Amino acid sequence: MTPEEAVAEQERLRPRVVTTTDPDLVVRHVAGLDVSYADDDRLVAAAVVLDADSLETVDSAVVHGRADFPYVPGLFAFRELPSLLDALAKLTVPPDLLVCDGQGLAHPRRFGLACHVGVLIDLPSVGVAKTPMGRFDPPGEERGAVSDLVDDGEVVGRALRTRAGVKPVFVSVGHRIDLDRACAEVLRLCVHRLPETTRRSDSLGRAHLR
DNA sequence: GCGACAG
DNA sequence: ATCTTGTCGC
Repeated sequence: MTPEEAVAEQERLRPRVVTTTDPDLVVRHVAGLDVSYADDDRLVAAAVVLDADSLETVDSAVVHGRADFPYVPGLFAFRELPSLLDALAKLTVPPDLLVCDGQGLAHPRRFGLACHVGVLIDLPSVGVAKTPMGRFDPPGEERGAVSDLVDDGEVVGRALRTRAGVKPVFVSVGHRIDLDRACAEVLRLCVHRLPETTRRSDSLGRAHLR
């Protein structure tokens, strides 16, 4: 897969993204996805499913893989997607929502990792990134405060203060969810700055690197 | 030409 | 992503 082919693939799949929420969507189980890297090209993809109300871990899976594709901003999904899909396939508890470590629509072609994963497995998904792909005014200092994340004149996501006084996270729609709901779901997963889904999949993957 | 650029 | 100690604050 060349970078040119990867871009073409994004543009082919982009029209499949759905930015509305099914009125009947009930989020009980949320899966967090993350990938950890070794010094060489080895990697570990981890998926952890939490009960959205209690935040207890109810399922998890790890997959050892290799980084085929280089890290290229805008083509991030092509590096992590194959292993993430493998990890998702190993889950026993089917998630109602996916939380990805990266952008959704807040992407140069409006098709970040969260959109890509969501479309491929046809499940609601949101992207939660630690750094923005776009401009934003600082949200209020209180937990839950938000501001628009803007790229190329479009609102592509939101800066969300998940904890008072800490740097916000950047939430964008992945698939089959709207931005308001995406922010609400992310906020309820947050005890610390990052959602528990991200923290647990990150630590699980890291632990399996050895 | 220069800066920006998820993890 | 990863390399990495102490330190400030609740």
